[in-house]
Amino acid sequence: MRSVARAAEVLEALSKSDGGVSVTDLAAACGLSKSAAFATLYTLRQYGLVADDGEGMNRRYRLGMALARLGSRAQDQLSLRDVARPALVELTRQTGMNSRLAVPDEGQAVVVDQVSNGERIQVDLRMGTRELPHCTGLGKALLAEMTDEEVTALAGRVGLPYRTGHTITDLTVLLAHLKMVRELGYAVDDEEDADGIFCIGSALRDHTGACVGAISITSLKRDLPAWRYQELGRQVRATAERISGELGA
Amino acid sequence: MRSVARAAEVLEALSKSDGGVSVTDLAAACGLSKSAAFATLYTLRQYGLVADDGEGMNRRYRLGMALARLGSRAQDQLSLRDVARPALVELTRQTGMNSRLAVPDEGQAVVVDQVSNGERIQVDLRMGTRELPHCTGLGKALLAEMTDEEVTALAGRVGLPYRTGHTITDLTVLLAHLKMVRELGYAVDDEEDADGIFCIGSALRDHTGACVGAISITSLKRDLPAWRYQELGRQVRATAERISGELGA
DNA sequence: CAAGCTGTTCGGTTATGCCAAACAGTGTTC
DNA sequence: GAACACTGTTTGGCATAACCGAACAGCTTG
Repeated sequence: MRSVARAAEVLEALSKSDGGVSVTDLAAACGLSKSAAFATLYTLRQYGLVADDGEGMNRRYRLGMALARLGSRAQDQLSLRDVARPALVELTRQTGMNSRLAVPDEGQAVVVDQVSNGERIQVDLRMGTRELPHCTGLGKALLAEMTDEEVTALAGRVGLPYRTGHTITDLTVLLAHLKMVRELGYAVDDEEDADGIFCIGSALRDHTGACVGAISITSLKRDLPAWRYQELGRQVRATAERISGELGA
Repeated sequence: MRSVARAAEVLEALSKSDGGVSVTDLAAACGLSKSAAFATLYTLRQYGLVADDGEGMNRRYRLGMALARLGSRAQDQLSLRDVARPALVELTRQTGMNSRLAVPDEGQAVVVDQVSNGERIQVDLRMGTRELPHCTGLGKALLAEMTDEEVTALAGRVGLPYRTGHTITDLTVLLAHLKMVRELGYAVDDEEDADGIFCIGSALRDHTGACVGAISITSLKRDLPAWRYQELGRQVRATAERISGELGA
């Protein structure tokens, strides 16, 4: 469905630019002819998906009111929690560990959902908890989605506070660690935030690749063989990828 | 651009339904074949504009994450205030009166922008002011966009408080008055809210016809011939229609 | 005043999106 | 348990509709 695809690209292009785009620029940005770009904009305008400033000449196009409306409906329909929950339940069933869902907020990870494994002894699982970026599975999964510059800036603002003997408190070490997280697709927190607790997190992305959250499994530390850790990591990553897929990839 | 138009209709249809729609239902709702509906959904899904629950059978489609993102960008780009402001400035220039912009909030009109005419003696123009629905130009313009049932329900909740000798305090009279407002396309408040002040308001609509706000001109009451009032009303209505057009019609 | 921009319109050709019907699964029913 | 009814998905062929290039109309620039 070529023209629909191009229309979607037009919307993407419009969203990237501030304060409107001309037909000519848009055609260039999307790699299609002026007339095609014009026709696409014309149709989208009829449905309120794009708007223009009405100027006769040098008319500039923006995203339309209908998108704001559809967007708010989309958020209602597709709250991250609803999408992720079945996958979290499944992940807890597979691993026997507590699963959690978090969204990024100013560098920290805010826990917005959790599925308990039902064990008597529990780690703190209260909703709304804010996890530190540099020493938790969720936090590191989110950090790994940022560039080194962004991580450095964030560390400059909030520091890398000491939590346990395993906490990474050196920026250079952290950056190297995040590089590995990116390669593996999951982040391991081995008693870095609290003694006796370990955790594996992986990031959630929407179809553009932008990070929208992270999931993790958490449990009291047990002595497991190395290959078992890797298997758990792969499971978390696979679940994260599945959720990401359902977010529209 | 037929397929783009249909894609827009698909999105509209998806937004209307809660909790997802099947391909078959969607095809019926939009009046196109199953295969066309499927192809459209498939393309939109690639761009994250729609999402599905991943079930093999009885798969249900919803609005996607990308729409939420685009929608928030749209709100940034197209805040009502920015669109309306130039028109308000022009309206004040044309009429010599104070222009105001309001959005509906629980039946009341909340003033979100104003352009003063620079006169020494001024009516209250503070931003964020809440105007009563039944006795102000802004309020009545918004009321006229509601059905009689909705107006009746609202009046039942908040009543029709007395303000001046001209205030409409009877529901039947108000409904008849609103009928006239709908025909004219603008609402006149002739000293109904405060003695010595009159006001003309008109509603703003987006491309679907849904009411998103209202504009008005306000001034100290002067003795003007009847035809002059009508001319002012037409000017306000025309300005409102122009703004509505720029909102994506 | 013409040259260089805009946004918009117009034909002609091609490919693309449409429909209808067939296919492949799942749940239901007798 | 097998035929059925119902999903979502795939395919083929035809006609339309969407692309491009070029020409047009306004406006600012040199």
